[in-house]
Amino acid sequence: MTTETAMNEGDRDLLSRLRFAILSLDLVPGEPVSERALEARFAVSRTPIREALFHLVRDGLILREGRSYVVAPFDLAEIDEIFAFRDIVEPQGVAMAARLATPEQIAAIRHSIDLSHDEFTPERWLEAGLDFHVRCAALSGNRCIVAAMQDVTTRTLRARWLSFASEEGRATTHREHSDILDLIAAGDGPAASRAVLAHSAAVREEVYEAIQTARRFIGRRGVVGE
Amino acid sequence: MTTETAMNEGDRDLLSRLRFAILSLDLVPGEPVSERALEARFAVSRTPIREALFHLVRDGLILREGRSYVVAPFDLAEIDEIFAFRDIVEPQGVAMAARLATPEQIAAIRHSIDLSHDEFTPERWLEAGLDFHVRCAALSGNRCIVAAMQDVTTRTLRARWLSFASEEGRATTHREHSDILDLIAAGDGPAASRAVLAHSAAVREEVYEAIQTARRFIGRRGVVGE
DNA sequence: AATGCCGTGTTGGTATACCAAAGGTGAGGG
DNA sequence: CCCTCACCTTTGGTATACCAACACGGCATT
Repeated sequence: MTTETAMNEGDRDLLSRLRFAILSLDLVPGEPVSERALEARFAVSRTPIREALFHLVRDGLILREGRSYVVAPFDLAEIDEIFAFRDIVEPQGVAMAARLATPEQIAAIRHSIDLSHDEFTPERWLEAGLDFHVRCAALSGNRCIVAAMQDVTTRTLRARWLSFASEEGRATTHREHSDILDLIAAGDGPAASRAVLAHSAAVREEVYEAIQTARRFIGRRGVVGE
Repeated sequence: MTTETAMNEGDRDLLSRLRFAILSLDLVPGEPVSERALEARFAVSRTPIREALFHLVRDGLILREGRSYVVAPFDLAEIDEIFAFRDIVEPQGVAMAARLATPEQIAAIRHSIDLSHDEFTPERWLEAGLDFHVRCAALSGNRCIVAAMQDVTTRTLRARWLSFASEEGRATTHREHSDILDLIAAGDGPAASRAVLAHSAAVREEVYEAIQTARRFIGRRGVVGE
């Protein structure tokens, strides 16, 4: 018997399945994992397992300790650092975006966030919420900024997953995203930067609360830092 | 017969060997590579080859095109983006470093750059020159900044490798590094930030010249962007 | 009873065999 | 002469077998 969700998991690729198992806390933060256990669990051979693990290590969801693998614990200090870093990069990114973005690009992003807000599913909402920041960063035309934002968003992925907000919270997020988009569209870089900083602070708050709430569900090993 | 350098290359690990083959233009920018060719060339099986390729893709030295691998061409546009990104992150990094660094940490870095300057070998100089920026970033205490600087420096690795400067250029670099360190040690964040920006601009110039010079050695496929 | 040593099992690391798909090449027809 | 189609080679993707190192546990010795 597997502990996966009811949906047919064979449809997605291994990396997504493994990631989902971590995000849903099916693989416990702080616990060791072995290639062979995963091989058995996901019914694929070690080669693709290794590849997926490599990606997950890169994304910070899996840690390497010596030769063995550990599901990354929630690291409060790391989250602070992530948000501090984000607050350096993203304002610059949207400022550049405000100079460069075309109405079509803006419209495409707006359509995407509206869609995910109107037809809500947790997966879709999460994906779109993270995608928003990456796509805004992409408007800067700088691939490094995009990569950095991608990294930042994936590293907060799990915390956001266990947070995902109330109806009210979602509405707030959607409005903040929409406002940022307006300011970019208006070409007002400084205001867009400020809006991004404010939004980031709000999200950080949410993430912190979510982890504090989840603290009792996951063992002592599941949260480190601070 | 291999085309490797005379030194015994079996001593280093595969990733380093492969990276060196790319940096030394032994693997031509823009040319396709295959796992099996590398397997034969380096006398290891495809499994570690795949792993090394994965790292190199991550570092931007190898590109994936469809299912196949290509040695990344020099991308002038990407280099612009890298330096633009660096100019966002590094000044903030050293400003934070100026607030946090201890004299011991400063001394350790100073010792390192002095050493590489006094006992010059190309490899050592290159490694130390890149390491300097990463170690300064580390003084910020923010792992994201460190990771970003690491990424930035590895992505300019090849261009710097084919540049590596005249005796005079090296002296200049060493002095600039030393100055930055002084300013961090003095706790003068704003000045350190300015010094970093100036240094970055100088390095960018060097890198550009190096690529223009190398342009005729590498085929049309070897340089893209702009 | 405590401790040190040896054996066994589990782990990641590597080599290799097999597969399916993509691309190139040559032969045959228009 | 050119275009097309089929076949074959080469490629990355996957499964698996083997190896060496490490860890744990039990047994013997002090």
